[in-house]
Amino acid sequence: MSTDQISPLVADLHLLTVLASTRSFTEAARRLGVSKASASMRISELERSAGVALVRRTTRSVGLTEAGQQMVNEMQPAFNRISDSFTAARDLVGAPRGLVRVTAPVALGRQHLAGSVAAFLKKFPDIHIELELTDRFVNLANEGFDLAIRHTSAPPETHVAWTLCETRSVLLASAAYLKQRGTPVNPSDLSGHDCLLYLGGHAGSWTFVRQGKRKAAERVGVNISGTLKANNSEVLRDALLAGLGIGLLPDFSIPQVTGKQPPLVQVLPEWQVQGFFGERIYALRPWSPQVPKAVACLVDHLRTDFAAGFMQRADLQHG
Amino acid sequence: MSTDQISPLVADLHLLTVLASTRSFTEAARRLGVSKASASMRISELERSAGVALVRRTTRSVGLTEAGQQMVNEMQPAFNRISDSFTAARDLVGAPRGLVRVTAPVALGRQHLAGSVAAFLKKFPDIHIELELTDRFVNLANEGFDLAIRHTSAPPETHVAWTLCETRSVLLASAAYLKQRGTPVNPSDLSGHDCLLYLGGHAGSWTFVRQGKRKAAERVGVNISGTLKANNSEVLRDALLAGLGIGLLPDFSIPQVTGKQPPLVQVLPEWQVQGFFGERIYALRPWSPQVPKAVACLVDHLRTDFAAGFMQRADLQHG
DNA sequence: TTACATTGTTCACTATATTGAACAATGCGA
DNA sequence: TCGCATTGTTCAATATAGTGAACAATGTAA
Repeated sequence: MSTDQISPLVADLHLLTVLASTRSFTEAARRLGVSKASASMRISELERSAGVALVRRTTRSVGLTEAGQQMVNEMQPAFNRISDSFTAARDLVGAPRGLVRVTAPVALGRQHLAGSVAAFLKKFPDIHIELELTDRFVNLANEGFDLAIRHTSAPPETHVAWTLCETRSVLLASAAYLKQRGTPVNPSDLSGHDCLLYLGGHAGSWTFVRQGKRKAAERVGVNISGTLKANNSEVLRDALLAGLGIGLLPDFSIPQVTGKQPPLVQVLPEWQVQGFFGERIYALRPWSPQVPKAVACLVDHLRTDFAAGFMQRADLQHG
Repeated sequence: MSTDQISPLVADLHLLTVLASTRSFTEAARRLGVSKASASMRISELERSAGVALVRRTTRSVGLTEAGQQMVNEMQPAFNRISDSFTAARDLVGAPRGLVRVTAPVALGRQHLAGSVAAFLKKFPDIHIELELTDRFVNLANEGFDLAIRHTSAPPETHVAWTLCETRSVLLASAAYLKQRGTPVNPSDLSGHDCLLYLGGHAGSWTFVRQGKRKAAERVGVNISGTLKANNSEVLRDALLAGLGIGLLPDFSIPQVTGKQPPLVQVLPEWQVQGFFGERIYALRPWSPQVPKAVACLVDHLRTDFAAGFMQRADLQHG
């Protein structure tokens, strides 16, 4: 049949594809910017038009019927293509514009992204940004994100990744703690200290590397223990500030130097800790034939901002 | 970007593709079943959202800008796929349903299609049919037709064709005319007669073929002339009935036998006229991965109806 | 288990989009 | 060349779709 007949339904068909991703009327409605009441009624109307049950509802969870799943599988690439074509045409002229939905880790987002994004929005008033902070690794395509900021050692192969900046993990403690418990001079000294652990990493041991004056690098593994484990780097930072122990922080999470004496001191400064918190901050985006101009602009801005903004990372007192 | 943002626009984008086919707001609106006012405002809104001029308007004619044309080129297959997917899902269950838009020649449509379609609609109450009669050869895909009935010698290669029935062209005249002017016994006798010509065919000469008793077929070309030329077979039929001369009619256009003496008499019955009015009636549809059930049902119905309905073609008096 | 939080649906109300007629612009034919 | 028919746009009136709160159903956590 000609495509004419689906014209009043095509928006509802797109809603169905989003519903297939979210498996939730509430979330699908939120992503499309309509009320869940509207989403519910439109899907019902679509099923009436199709004469087939497309969605299996159990009042609490949503699944697709076989017919619905097949429709979505065939229509999803088509809608992607339509969307790409539209944004491509829009990007041909004028200033970059449009909505960019970004997901980022909570701590990184609050400490650096928020300010950088605010500055960006002033430069490009026609770009709107939705910044969702979560430490969950969301599926970009399924959940409708255009960009993800990730702090990890290796970006997933299925996405396109820009490197925003390199990061290091730094061993820190408060001056007060060190004064009370003593300052370690060798990695092995850590076994007598309270160490703050990041949940989810390879907790229990840290591997230290020292680039010696001579050729061979020195490598020492240390088993550690402590009173606090957390999966949030801000909690760890606060614990460090409170003098609860010695802990690793990614360099971008180190509290800024204030007017007074910096409260945190680097421990074992000539040693590096391996494979922690990843080595880089990436900007990831789901694959598409071409990068929307708004996304490209945002990434450009973040790259320069992150590269410049971390210059002060070294500004801490060596213990 | 994610497809979420185009959701409120996707119906308008589809309207744009239809507008690209029709090159007319009025026609595009008619095909989509909305007012031209709505079509105009929606396209304007789409251009505002895109920030690009998509349509070049000259108040009287409509063309696409480069950006608009590129968008349509990329989106058209996507919408086709969406449409196919939807009708396929719908066809999986239940009785055939949906709208089938059919174009057919005026005469053939009035004389045979109308009645057959009426009977079909009674059998399948969930199928709606739009029957547009025109002698213009419309572009099925561009003008949004699902089926075309054509009377031609060779269907275009770009479409899928079913053969509905074979046809012959028969040389006829009214009994009154023959009584007054005499009955030709050889093709060459026609040069002294008034012959009614179909405009657009290879007017000016007819080629007669007679399958002789012996092996070789006899072939005679005759130059003809007459007082009336028309591009409508019904006009020719009426002229024949009025006794204006001798003319060719496709067999399905021969007036039905009534209670009284048949008004038209076949002339030179043992001769066939070559290559006129085509040899078959075809049902054509634009290519698509699968045939919608409603279209398949209609074609089935027409095939049986046309095969059966023409049995009475031979019912005319031989001169 | 029981209580709670969250989901999808419903319904009266509201806002948005659609409509049809009027109008100016324009291509076509005489 | 001029008139006519038809096109696309505009605007007030209208109908359609959307909204948000209330509700029943259901998965989850204590």
